[in-house]
Amino acid sequence: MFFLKELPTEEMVRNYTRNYSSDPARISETLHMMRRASLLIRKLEAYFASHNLSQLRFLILIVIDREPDEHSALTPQDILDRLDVSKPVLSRTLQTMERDALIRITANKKDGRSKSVFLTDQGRAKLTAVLPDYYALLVEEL
Amino acid sequence: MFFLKELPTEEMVRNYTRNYSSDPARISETLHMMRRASLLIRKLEAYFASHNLSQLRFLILIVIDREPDEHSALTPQDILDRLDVSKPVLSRTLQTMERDALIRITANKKDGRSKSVFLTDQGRAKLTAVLPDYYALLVEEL
DNA sequence: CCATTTTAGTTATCATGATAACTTAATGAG
DNA sequence: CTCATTAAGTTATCATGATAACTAAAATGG
Repeated sequence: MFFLKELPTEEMVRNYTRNYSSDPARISETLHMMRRASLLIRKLEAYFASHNLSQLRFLILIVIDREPDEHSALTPQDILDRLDVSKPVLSRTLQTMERDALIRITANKKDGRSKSVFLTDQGRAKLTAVLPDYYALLVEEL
Repeated sequence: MFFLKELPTEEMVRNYTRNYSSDPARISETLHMMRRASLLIRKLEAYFASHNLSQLRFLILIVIDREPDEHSALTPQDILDRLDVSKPVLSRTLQTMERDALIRITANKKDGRSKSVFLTDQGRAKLTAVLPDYYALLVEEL
């Protein structure tokens, strides 16, 4: 995360970078973007935590729910293809989400190495419950 | 972190939010910003890790170095005032940074509860070594 | 001035990210 | 076919974020 409260002024960036011929205005803009994003991500994480979710849990619910067929499943590998997260993190997160009854995991008929991940009714309900305020937080910010 | 690879289209956001009368364009823009920031933060973390640093370690070096007086010190509380990070995380990070000889920590003469945190020459050198490519990463991105 | 409250920092514990090394199943080259 | 390689998940371990509960010193106020 990026949690510097007082970002350097463009002047300071110019000083720091004098010898490297870069673009202070662009650097400043990027620093502001990162600070804004970090604070928002923290707000969202707090919001998700209050619903026994996390960013990642939420995104997993989203990508499964997004599938065209009703009650369709994704494999963990499918989920990895859609989310930029490491395999072990996904593995662990799926285990705790199953424990919390947000998803159901079954063996995959076609491939003995793989699994199928389904949303439970609770998982779907959680997503519905959480979305309005999620979008509200995204808008309220700026 | 926010690591959804395919962000929802504005159309999809509109669908999700139909009943909550929010602003799909704004939501889309914020989602893109968050994804961009997350990827950049991850890149920066990898870069810092390759120098035995982290975002937080780097920012601690920065805020001490930024002080007007040469070789001046900040208290941990001063650092907390400048960074949005929790006290225990700072405490632990300062301990490992001292172990790695990036900073020196002494008792505070004026206040028995407090400490003084100084950059070591190594700490200052590390900062100098790391800054050019740090700014390069900020610019290269977009 | 002494007792209470506030402030500074630490410790313990947990969540969530990563990489490395592992198991097991599928694939594919000979 | 069979052996080597590739692919899918898991386990172990570590880093970095958080909160709660703690110790000790300073400030306050009666």
